[in-house]
Amino acid sequence: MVTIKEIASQLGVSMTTVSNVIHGKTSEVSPATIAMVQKALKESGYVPNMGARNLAQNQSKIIGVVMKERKGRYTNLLCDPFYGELVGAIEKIVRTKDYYLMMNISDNMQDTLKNAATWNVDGVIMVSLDYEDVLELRKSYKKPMVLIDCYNCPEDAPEINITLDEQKGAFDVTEYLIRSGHSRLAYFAYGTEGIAGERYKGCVRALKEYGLPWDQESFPVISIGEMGLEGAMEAVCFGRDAYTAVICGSDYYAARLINYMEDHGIRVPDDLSVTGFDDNEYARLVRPHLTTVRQSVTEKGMRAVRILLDLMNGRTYEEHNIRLPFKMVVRDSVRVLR
Amino acid sequence: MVTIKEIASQLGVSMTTVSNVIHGKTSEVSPATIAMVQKALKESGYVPNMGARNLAQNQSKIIGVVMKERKGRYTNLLCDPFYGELVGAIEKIVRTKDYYLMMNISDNMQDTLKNAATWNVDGVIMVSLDYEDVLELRKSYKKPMVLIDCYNCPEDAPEINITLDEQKGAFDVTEYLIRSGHSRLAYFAYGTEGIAGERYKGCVRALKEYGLPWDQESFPVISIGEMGLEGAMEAVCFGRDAYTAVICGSDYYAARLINYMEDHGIRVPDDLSVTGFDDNEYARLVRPHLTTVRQSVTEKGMRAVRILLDLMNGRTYEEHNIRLPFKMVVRDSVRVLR
DNA sequence: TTGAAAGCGCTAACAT
DNA sequence: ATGTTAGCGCTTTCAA
Repeated sequence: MVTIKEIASQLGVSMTTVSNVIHGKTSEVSPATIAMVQKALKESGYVPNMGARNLAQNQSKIIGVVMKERKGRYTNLLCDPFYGELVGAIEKIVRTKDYYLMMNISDNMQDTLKNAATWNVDGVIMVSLDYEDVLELRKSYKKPMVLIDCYNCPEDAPEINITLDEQKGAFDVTEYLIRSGHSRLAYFAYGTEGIAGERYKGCVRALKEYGLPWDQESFPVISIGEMGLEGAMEAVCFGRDAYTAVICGSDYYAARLINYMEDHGIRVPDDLSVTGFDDNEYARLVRPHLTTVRQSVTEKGMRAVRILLDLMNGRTYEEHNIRLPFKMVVRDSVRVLR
Repeated sequence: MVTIKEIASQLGVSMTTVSNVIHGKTSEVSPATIAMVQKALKESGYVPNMGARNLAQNQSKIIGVVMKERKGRYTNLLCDPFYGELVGAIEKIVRTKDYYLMMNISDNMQDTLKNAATWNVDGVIMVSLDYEDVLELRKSYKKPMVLIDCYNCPEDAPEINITLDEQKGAFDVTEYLIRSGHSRLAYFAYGTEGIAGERYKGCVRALKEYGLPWDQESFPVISIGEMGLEGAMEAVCFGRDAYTAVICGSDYYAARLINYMEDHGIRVPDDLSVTGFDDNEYARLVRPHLTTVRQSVTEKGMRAVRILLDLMNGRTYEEHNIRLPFKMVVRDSVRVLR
């Protein structure tokens, strides 16, 4: 690894000069010197040492992506198509902006904090975290931060939170179901916390608005977190006389459920209607194709990075609640009863 | 951010002492001092500054994962379930070993190299790269390196290459098809380069062994890279009188193909049999469920990290070609003709 | 237009 | 058992 010092002495100039042309601070360097240094830089294959640069400048060029490990849902977080696409999208744009990405998957905010501090991370994107966790990090981490899909996040929080209008999405699905003649519904999701909880609230709102009962009896929650996926799917089938449609918290669960039902002789949508959420690959692959709510995960990631970079450059945003658009996608998994 | 220096002066001891207890080099420190320093460390919330540490020790605690952007297959690389699971698995184990992960997705080896150099990455895992690219990196990158699914990699290469016996897997699938009474087959994949090429060779070997013709006419390759996915799927349907089974290069393509065929009134496996490769989520979700070849992606990732860490600790390996086991999984997408 | 030198936080060789 | 010091590679202030 050739260093600035070496290049400088080899060229008989000072380190300052070399450093200056590297950083394009050429206003005070003679053209001849610039050319000479640039040539040497190129020929020697000079590459800056980030450790040293960070030390001297007290900034790292690293953007952290903080995610929380979800117990026993997938083999690992990135197997979840949402996180896969999101991290991929973030990585891509971070790279084009000449920053570096450091993932942090952990359910311990202290670890996360340590990580951010130890690497002197310049900015952080927090994904699908409870606002409690954000607050905890905030206590010690003072640099820019953008949230994606943060829940329990107060409207007037100082952080920017990029979300979908989850409630509205779920409301629309529910409304669509009701208008299609379904009046007895069930909710199938990991639980009623976080995003899944937001969606649940949206469903309930629609039920209320249409004057339908929405108590746990009339609109049962089948919780994967409590029963396990297999158990929950079994429960759906077992209780299916009580409803004509199942609203799923994600496409993945919807796809799994449809498969399970097909395996057990229950036809979708003839015997039972099913809806999803996300509109990812699963929605299009499962048969019947899923009626679901589309969001652009890539867009979410890109927006987050752009805003974070802006923040890091000192820009401020008026609006802290950024709601990305969604779109109901009607396919074949819902039976129209009227 | 509190520094060692601050703690030292506050406690009235030297920096060395503090550094020593941080690193557990306590053999030459009095118990009282140890306790005192540890207390101060904890109370002040001391966190090491990686930039400084790296600079002083000339090592970064960073492990790089190098992947090559695939043009136009997925929205981004991590959407591919193989990469998602792999990176997730690698991240997980890297973290437990107190290392940090830096992803590098690029199709430019010069960038990759620059990246590794600039961060002084301690070791690198290269995924699904052509051996040409490995060689290029190798010219300048001298630290430990482990390959995953590297193709064109000579048996006696100095690098450790973790693979599946792709050829054997494809051979087994083909053999299974032949034994099930299929004699006219087709190959549906991105192309015949890299992994897909290895698999293709395995198919051909089986064909040969069973005395069946294997020229392009008798065993057509339907190339997604050339025709695009839609076009290729159309081509499969169009030419389907020429074969009774289609071997797909991956579960994803198999799932997409099956869907496409269902949409066009072709039944699987009655009208046409289909096989996949990987046994990921898609294989179990698609209907009919896919007959495919299972590999453990998580195992691949974990092995790579463990070996890399060993290498970094100076251990050497005799065997450079590590073939992970695979397993044919027979489900419902192949019709048994006899 | 160019250069010298201090210092970022940490480690390690070498005193004491 | 503890402390001093040089130096890792780079940036930046200040001087020339």
